[in-house]
Amino acid sequence: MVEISCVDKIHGKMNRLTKSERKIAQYVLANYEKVLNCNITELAENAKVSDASVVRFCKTMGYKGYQDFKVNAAMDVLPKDRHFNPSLDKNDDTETICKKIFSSEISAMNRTLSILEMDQMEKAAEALRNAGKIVFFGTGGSLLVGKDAQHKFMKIGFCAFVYEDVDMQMMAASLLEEGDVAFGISHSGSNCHVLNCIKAAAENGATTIGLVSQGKTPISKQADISLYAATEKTMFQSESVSTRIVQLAILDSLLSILAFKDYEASYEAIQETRKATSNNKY
Amino acid sequence: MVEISCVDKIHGKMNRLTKSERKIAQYVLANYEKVLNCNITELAENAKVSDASVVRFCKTMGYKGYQDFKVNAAMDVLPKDRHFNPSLDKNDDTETICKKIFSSEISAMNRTLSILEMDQMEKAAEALRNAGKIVFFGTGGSLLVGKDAQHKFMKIGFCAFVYEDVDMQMMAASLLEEGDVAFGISHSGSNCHVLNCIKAAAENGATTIGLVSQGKTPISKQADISLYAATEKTMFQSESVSTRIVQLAILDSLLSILAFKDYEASYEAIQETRKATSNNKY
DNA sequence: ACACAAACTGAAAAATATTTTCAAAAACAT
DNA sequence: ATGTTTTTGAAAATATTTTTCAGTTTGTGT
Repeated sequence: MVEISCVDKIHGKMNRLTKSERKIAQYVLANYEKVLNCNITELAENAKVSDASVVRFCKTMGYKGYQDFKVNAAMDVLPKDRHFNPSLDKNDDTETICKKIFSSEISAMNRTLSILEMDQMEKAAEALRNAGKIVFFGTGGSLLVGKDAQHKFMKIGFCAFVYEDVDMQMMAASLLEEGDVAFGISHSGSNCHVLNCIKAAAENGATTIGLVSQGKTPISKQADISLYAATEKTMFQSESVSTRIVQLAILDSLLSILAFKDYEASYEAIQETRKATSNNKY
Repeated sequence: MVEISCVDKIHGKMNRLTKSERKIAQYVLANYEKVLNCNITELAENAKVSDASVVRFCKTMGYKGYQDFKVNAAMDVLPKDRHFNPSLDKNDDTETICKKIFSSEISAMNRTLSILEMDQMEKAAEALRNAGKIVFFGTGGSLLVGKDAQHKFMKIGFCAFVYEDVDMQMMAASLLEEGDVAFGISHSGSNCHVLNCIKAAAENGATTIGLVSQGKTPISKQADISLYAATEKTMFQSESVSTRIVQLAILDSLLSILAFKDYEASYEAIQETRKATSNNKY
């Protein structure tokens, strides 16, 4: 079911409208949110037409009547607010910058969820759950995602590994065996260190999982299981600031799936690991 | 302007509602989209109360009347699936778990944005911009946030430092001077290592910034500038999985503010640092 | 347990809002 | 210019929402 937004409907029919219907259309587009607080008479007055014309307008637009129109118009409001151009502008003030950054990241999260392939998530969870060893591979920002994953996996009792040094990563990959999992993370999907590690792991019979942000990439082609993160271009039209966050969200989800497959054990592990760091508290 | 979503309002007031108001609340939450196509009488019938009670319910929720309620309710609709209870349940399937995790994190992002104090952000940005040295402090998960921040700050040409070892962190803190910035990160706001570092830095005249997730905490009390992240409880009602993501979003925003204060320089720095890692590509 | 007060609720009345009807006005074709 | 079609707004008809008010329930103090 493809829902056409109210604004799009109005624009689409604009040139087939009668004179007074067009007055209404223009007023509505120009005062979108204000209209939501108007009753039919107020809207008619503001648009300088009669109540009857407003009703006709609503029906022309395909709604049952004025109320139906208003409810449907309201449903477009938030996305509209969110659809503002998220690219930063030199003149943006602090608040605007923050809103844009948060919006972009939220948008990236939503789009990631919509493209997330559940069968791949399930396969990944199953592989991780039964894994002998789990090793994360990545460099730069993706290394940090790997470290975060390791941290969280440990919290629920999984022994995961991650190495900073690319040589160490390669060595670790070469020591993996059947039943182990190599988890490669790369925004571009074409980081050669990660790719080599994944390849080495695969040669040794380990299951490989790739987490990338772009479509078909060397890493996603090579990996047994592929997960994709959606991104938003913002800063300088450059590599997204949102990548990290979306990748973390995917790993959080994976983690939760795992935790809930072995609820009791995970619960205990969380309690244990929390106790272990609790004397850090002031 | 803090916009509270209609669903949140209902949840928030749920236990202060009268019996028939609660009936309505429950019906509305359970049949959210359906309600938008109901007039007041239909809703009253479905919820098994009188029309009058529905009006009272709308007013209790802070709306002018039924129409106002419906329009505002409609405004929440498109971010679909945001309305279900985000706590995970043993019987949730993979897709549901993913949706819940993403929703919780998005919700945490939204709430963080709404509580973010812009004057603190500006002060933080100004301090960082003029800083001689910038050092991030944190342990466990927060250390990773610090590392991520360091990584991103370097990308736009800022020299930031972060140390894994708590002794090193303490040493670094003791070497800070006036004009430097100590940036402490701690979910609980009471990590003693971070607190000690912040204190030491302050004693030496450095500006201190605290990024925490809970209200007034030892760290936020000590720090010159405090930033707060909202969180969502999900997994095992335990420490939130969303913390990391929200903290990153705050740092992304801070980074963007900085980048846009010195647009040209940042742009160049990004190009330079990107070139530096580009031969990693396959 | 009982009496009283306060709060809550629904039926019906009152107030509003929406939709339809219909005749006049405008636009259009011939 | 004239007749036809379409569009329009005023007013009537209908539907919806809100308020009022009296009966009922709930809670409190004795």
